[in-house]
Amino acid sequence: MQRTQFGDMACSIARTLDVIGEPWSPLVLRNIYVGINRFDQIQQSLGISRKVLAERLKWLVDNDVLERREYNARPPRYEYALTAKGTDLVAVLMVMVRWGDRWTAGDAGPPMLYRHHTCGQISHVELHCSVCDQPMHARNVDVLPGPGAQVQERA
Amino acid sequence: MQRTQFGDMACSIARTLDVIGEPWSPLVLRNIYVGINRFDQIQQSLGISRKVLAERLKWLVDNDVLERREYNARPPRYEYALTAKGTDLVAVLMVMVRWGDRWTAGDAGPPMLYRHHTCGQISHVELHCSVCDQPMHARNVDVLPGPGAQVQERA
DNA sequence: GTCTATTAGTTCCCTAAAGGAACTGATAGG
DNA sequence: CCTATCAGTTCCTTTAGGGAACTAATAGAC
Repeated sequence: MQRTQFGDMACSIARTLDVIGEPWSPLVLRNIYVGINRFDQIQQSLGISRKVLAERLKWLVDNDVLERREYNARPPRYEYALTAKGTDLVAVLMVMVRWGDRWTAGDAGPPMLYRHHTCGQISHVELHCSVCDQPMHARNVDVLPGPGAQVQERA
Repeated sequence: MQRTQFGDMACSIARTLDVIGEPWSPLVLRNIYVGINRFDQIQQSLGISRKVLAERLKWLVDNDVLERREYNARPPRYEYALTAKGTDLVAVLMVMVRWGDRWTAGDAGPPMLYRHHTCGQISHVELHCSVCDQPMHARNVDVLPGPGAQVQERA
């Protein structure tokens, strides 16, 4: 099918989706985050088509989310690692985990747990305001146009 | 194309993607969140195909993320609203906005600004630990298997 | 020195999903 | 009666995902 490109929209959600909105991309990132970072490992872990995996990895590397590096020269072998930009995307994954745990996990409970280094406890993420540190959520904010609100055509 | 269903995986990211991972779904939710909540409004605002929009809305209603309600009986007219489950998804959108603002907005600055009701300031979300309230991020947590870690086949 | 295994992809065909335009149904207003 | 509005549905074309087979580079086994 054809697919509309989101990258040119004046919307940070659309631009983020342009980078990781394709099917499988968030799951690929998750795997690399937890150390499953070689082609065959990722492919087997997810059951993703090799063709699609190759496309996703190339896109994510081209968009500076992943770094491809040689871990063995002869024969040439590569693994993938999160860049700073990619590591910051894990925040999106953590909030998706929180939502999935709350609304889809059912009686079995969450498939994964997260232990916070700072306090050592099993916990989950909450969203707070960067200014006042109080909780921030959908019903707690007003949305206003910002400086980049004009629709810009890409060069 | 065929597409692998993520809903059966023992992974909260996959399950969340099963609900809002299709192309356009997060943007549809965003629009409804900001009050663009009727079929033609959404279609024109996003430039999405009417066919795909109808499919997405039906899916989101069937998955309890949106509620479809009649706002006019004769002729029959409908609008969409976030359920509690859908309102909670806005957290994912807010973190995507934060990432997009930081990594894709460029010199123009963010397209949208968010004012926090509690403090009245323009701000953005940060992720904190639900137990100790300190910042929580990719390099700050350990991932452990949880009670729902077994792969379950759906009934 | 050939045979097999491993890793990281690429190539091919098939099917299903997205785009887009036209069409439908219900009704109000001019 | 004619047109407009809203909320979709239908139909056709294009393209992306699934899956299996294949390639390249090399190490180690026999």
